Amino acid sequence: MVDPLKDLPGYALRRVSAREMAILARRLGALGLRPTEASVLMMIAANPGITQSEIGRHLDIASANMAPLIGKLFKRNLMHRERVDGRSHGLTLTETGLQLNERMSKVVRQCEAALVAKIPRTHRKAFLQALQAIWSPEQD
Amino acid sequence: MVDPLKDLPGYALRRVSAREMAILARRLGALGLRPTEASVLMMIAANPGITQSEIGRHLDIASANMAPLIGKLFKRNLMHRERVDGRSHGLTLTETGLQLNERMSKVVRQCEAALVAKIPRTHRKAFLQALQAIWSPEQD
DNA sequence: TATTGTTATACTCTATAACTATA
DNA sequence: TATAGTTATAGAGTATAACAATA
Repeated sequence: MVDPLKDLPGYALRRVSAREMAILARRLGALGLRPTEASVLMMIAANPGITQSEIGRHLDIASANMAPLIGKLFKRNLMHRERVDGRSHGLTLTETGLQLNERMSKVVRQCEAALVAKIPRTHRKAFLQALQAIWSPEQD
Repeated sequence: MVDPLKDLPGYALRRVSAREMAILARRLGALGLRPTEASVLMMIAANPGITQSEIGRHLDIASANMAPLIGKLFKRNLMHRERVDGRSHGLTLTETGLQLNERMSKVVRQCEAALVAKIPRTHRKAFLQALQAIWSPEQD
């Protein structure tokens, strides 16, 4: 069978990303978290008092999608909100949130390590730099 | 702001893939196609007579999702089906399908070229090889 | 028994529009 | 006017379960 997609880097990028995400999603599922929720928890853990809109801008999540996402984590008592001004609340993880963040971060690190381990040692640095290069320009 | 995700290759992979897919989706939208549909058309164009299940296995699309996908393309008269056995049909592009495939392939090649152009020349080969290395193992 | 194709359904992520309240 | 947050809704991709027809 002829495979016209095999040598398209963009297609390979898509397939590889989808599979790694599926692996991460399954592992995080054991903690009741989805990848997006995990990334939000990590942002709050690293930046106590950060607002919903700041997280959204940084992770490129639309504010309309941040609302239910934060709401769900809030209901699980993973964070508390403190009024910053009339419009926004600063978010900080609760003790429960911090504990979950620890366990979740461990899972994330394991998945990341497994990913890197698949790359031939000599190509790792170039791979990461290439990703950063594609990522950086906020164009298009 | 502290960014705990910046140095995670898996996260970078996800973000980069999402953006490149969004760019491709927008460009293909002008042709009334979505990325998944385009990949299916390319598979049929390169392998006339291929069956739905063969495409699904190759592109990792579940058969339950192939059905409506193929049905939609069929209704647009982009392909015709010829009975292979009682269960499956061989798919071949119509003249309309071939013409659309030509225009679509041009868009895909342009997007792929734009992606590669973002990668520092010295890292391109390693990047592609790394992607193939991550991709190859069908393991978890 | 296994495979092909199908329908129905649900979940995740994303996208847009419209709205309130605040700056 | 612009920003923060919310609600409702829709689309795309993916996933599972169940089924009929065929091998």
